[in-house]
Amino acid sequence: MESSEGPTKSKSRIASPAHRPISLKELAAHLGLSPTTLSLVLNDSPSASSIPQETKDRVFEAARKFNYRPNFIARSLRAQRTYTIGVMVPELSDGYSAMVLSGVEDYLMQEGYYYFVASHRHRPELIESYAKFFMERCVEGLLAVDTPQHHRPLLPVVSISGHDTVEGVTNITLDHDRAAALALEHLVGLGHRRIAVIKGQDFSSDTEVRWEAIRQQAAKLGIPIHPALVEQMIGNTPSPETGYVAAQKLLAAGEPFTALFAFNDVAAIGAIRALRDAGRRVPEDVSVVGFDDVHAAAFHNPALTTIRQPLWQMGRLAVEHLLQRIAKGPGSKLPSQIIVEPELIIRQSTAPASPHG
Amino acid sequence: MESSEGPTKSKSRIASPAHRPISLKELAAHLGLSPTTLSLVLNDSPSASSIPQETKDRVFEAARKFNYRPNFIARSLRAQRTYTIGVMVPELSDGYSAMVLSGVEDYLMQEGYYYFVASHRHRPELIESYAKFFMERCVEGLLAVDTPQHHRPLLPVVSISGHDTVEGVTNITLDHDRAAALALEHLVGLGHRRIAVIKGQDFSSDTEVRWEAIRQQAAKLGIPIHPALVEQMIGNTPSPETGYVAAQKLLAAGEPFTALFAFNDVAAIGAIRALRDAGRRVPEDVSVVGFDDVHAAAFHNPALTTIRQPLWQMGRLAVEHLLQRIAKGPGSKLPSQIIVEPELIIRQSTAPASPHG
DNA sequence: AATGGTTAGTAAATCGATTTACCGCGTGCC
DNA sequence: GGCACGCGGTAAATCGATTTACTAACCATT
Repeated sequence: MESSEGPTKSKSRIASPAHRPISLKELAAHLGLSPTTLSLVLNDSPSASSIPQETKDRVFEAARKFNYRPNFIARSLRAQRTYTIGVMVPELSDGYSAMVLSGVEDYLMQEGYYYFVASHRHRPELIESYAKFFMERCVEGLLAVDTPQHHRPLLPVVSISGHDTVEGVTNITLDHDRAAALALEHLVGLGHRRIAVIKGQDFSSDTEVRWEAIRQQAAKLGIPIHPALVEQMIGNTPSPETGYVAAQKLLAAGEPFTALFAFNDVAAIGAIRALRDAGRRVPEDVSVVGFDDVHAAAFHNPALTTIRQPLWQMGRLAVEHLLQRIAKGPGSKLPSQIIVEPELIIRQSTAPASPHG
Repeated sequence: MESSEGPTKSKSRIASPAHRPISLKELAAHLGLSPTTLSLVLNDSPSASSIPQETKDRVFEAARKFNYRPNFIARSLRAQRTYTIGVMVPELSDGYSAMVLSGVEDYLMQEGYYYFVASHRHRPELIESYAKFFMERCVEGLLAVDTPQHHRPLLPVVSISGHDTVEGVTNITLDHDRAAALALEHLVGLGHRRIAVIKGQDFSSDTEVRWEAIRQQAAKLGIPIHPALVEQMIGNTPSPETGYVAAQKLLAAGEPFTALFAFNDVAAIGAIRALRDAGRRVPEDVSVVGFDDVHAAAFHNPALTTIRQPLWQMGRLAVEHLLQRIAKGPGSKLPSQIIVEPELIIRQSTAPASPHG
């Protein structure tokens, strides 16, 4: 803070040339023109048609020289646009959301938009307060990833894996019937008939639909699932712990099974640990199918057979539709659901059912 | 989509009550007071001392009733503050950044701040353009996670795992000497003497310091590391692929080793796969030590012995210091480095060296 | 000479909140 | 009677850019 000779001398080098970016008014003053003129020229407004090229060039030249950038805040205020959306995810570190976000980021950036992320860990009061927070920050839309929508939204909203059908919300959803069919046909094809299932937590939007799809497909394949072979994940940690505990309960129930279909890859990884701890080999004794195909799935040991969700694409689609909703304003007809297709990725965690299953 | 009478009629239900939030002027008009008065009262400004309590109550009451929220943009413009920082990370989906971010998010929110994230995948042109982008959006500071700093910053900057000592930047760094000591002493204690190392990519800020620390510690322990036992990760995918390839090269080099110290957990996981593919068991034939202790480490098979970085804490510390930098303005004396301590987490991927190693 | 059109711009309002500088009224004091 | 001060506010400027509505000067018609 002190200057010239004092002990903090070197610091003053930083302090002094921290020249704020130049404003339009200053630039105009420098050119002897009015801010209006510069604005018209720089934004290539139709009213600038009467400005001679020579003046325009002077303006462009000066703008470049002084590195003029219109102040985003001032512009936002005037235009009542922030070019910003809010993204709500349950958890950043679980692989799932991160992959969705990478689809979101590129496209938004390219369209001149950007985003805030919030991770609410499925705590309702956090969902609520982040929603308010986003509104206060004047986001133009909301992308809800595996996040329940309560009220009718005051903003354009697109939801990924949200199954509450709320008016004015586009849902990006996986084809769960197909996903269940892919997994179960694979297992049945390998000779499995006693298949256990780990359901998701109640707060996960996919839990119910997915389970329903699995039940129906299992029935269709003639291998209805025994109630004792169904467990639910509990707790909201993003670690494989949840799958570990669920698998332990399945084992404890005593009902034999040769295959396990987990709600997601993270749970599958936890389940595999539990199975091994109990002396069951994967896939020799028990085949395990995961869900999502997060990065970790391919390199787990054994590599996970899983149902891939096109997460990147889902993020991308979601943002495309959200920007459309924003552009068209409320009250325009837009799809309320978009369905994407899963893919079966066969790796090493599934194998033919052992004869003495 | 069509409905009762007119084609767009039903939609108008949505369109109409989308009442914009009320402005200060409107609220003032409603109360028959001036915006000034409301502003003074609502912000509890000292000049409001002469306003009688009764009027204040009327103001508060009305604000609550109409759910008045000051417009963030207008306020930002006036105050020249955005209460927003930018966070640059190499990759969102690698576990590392996500854990840092979770330390960042809570604290920022609590302090009334928020953040933009950008993942640059170590591409210099993206780093550059995101930096500009953040400046344009008027962020008040930058948090650079494993991201090189080129120029002297125009903004307050705090860096995590950044080793370029740039003036005016606080670095949050791990004690790499201690980290190297923990890992190597553990391995040497288990009887390992031929230890291979997988270095990080050149673009990773930790690569050089960490390798230097490992060399020194190894020398100190009397087990200098043979050049053929050092490989470097290449490519910038966030998958274990990089570790897989590096381990394959180590195996191909032919120089025997009984332990492997990987640059991070993700690489360790890839390396384990390569070792298994080559018929080496982990930990029976080769012990593997990872780095970071991401979520996946504990549940990998075998569970990873690793050096834990206190990532959450690092994120938290970084933000605390960044906000201090912002508050104090440029030219104030602030620490240029903060060192945090690693921790050795022993799991199942390390075991005593096999006698025929 | 009046009208109209083009050229080259500018003044002022606006977005919504904050902040500084003030104003009118009543009361108390000298 | 005059003045100072407390009370209860308000007008206007400001942040930086955009946008609408003008104007002043000049040339060309009719």
